[in-house]
Amino acid sequence: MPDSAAAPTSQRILDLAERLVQTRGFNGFSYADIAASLGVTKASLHYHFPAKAELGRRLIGRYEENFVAALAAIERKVKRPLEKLRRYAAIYAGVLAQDRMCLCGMLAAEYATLPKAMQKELQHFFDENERWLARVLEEGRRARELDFSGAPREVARLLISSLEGAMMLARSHGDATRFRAVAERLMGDLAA
Amino acid sequence: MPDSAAAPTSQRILDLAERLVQTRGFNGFSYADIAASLGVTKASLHYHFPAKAELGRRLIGRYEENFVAALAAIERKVKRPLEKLRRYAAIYAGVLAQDRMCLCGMLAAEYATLPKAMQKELQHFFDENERWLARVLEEGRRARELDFSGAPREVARLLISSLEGAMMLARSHGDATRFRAVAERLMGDLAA
DNA sequence: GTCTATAGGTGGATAGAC
DNA sequence: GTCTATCCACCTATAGAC
Repeated sequence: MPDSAAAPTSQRILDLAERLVQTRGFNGFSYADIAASLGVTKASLHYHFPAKAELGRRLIGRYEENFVAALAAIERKVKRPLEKLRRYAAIYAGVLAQDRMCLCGMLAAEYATLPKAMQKELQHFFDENERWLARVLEEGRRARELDFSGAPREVARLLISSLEGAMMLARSHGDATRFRAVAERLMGDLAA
Repeated sequence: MPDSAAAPTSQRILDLAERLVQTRGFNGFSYADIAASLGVTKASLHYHFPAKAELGRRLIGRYEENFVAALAAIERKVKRPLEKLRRYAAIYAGVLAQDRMCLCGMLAAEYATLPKAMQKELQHFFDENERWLARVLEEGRRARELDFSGAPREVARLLISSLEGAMMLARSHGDATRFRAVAERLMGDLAA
């Protein structure tokens, strides 16, 4: 999903806003920033997204759609549970490689300041991630390819927490290798 | 360190600003917020902290001092490495119990928007944490009380990432038990 | 769909009286 | 050390012409 210059304005707005949230946070950019970058006026942005809260809500929705599609692609291409987990971590690594934080991880930090509608969408994103991971974990344990104690849902939460946290710290240290090291250690700990 | 109403103004400012950063982020509060809560004017705040960047720098410095003191207290009270790690995680749990995020974890998310001076102080905080954890891990492995592969410094980074991430997600789900579950799992994975 | 113009508010910050 | 008063830049958002 590159920000093609020929794309409809509403999509160019979303693409740019997405990057801004991922790098600076929802409270770290303004309509003026987007307008200047796209060469349009603020008023024009308000035509497409009347309120910033609405823009934020749509950003989460689109991000989640793309994420779900990526998870489905993993399911199609890969059979082994451990490899599915590696690909899951690779999604995060790909985002970090663009010097971005996970959109929803960033928003989780700003949670208390977000409009209610955005808070709700955020929860949904993480729930979806948890459910997918828990299913893969369960499947892997059954197949004796993965080994862990306790509920799959709890391991799923550990994975999400650790990957999001590692992404955040790798970004602030300007050192993506930190993320990879954490991700590989997590996967290694799960291999049977 | 409760925000005693009788404390000097500069300390009351720091106490309140700290809580605001931990709950709303550095870009999520203003001098006006503090002024209103303390019953003073914005001009008075600027007397104590001429610029917000300076206030932010001092916040990190004080937070780090307190953190270092807490780590020293652990060393005094506890001998077993695994128990030291548990107490380390308990510091995080204590912060979360006040419905706050780790000050520096919050700032790490906002990293790209922070003044350079704050960015530097932030790195120092995490480096200090890493060094302390790495030493405890090394000590524990030598004593055969802890078991892990690879460099202690890398495990230290995993612990910090995971605890910060778990804190962030627990807060946005309004569910502190999520944090405890992650913390206990991390400790369990390290026990020999 | 995009523009000009502007409203109404808040941001951080300063001057100068007390 | 705290106040009043004020500056100016920026914020989100709207009205109305093209």
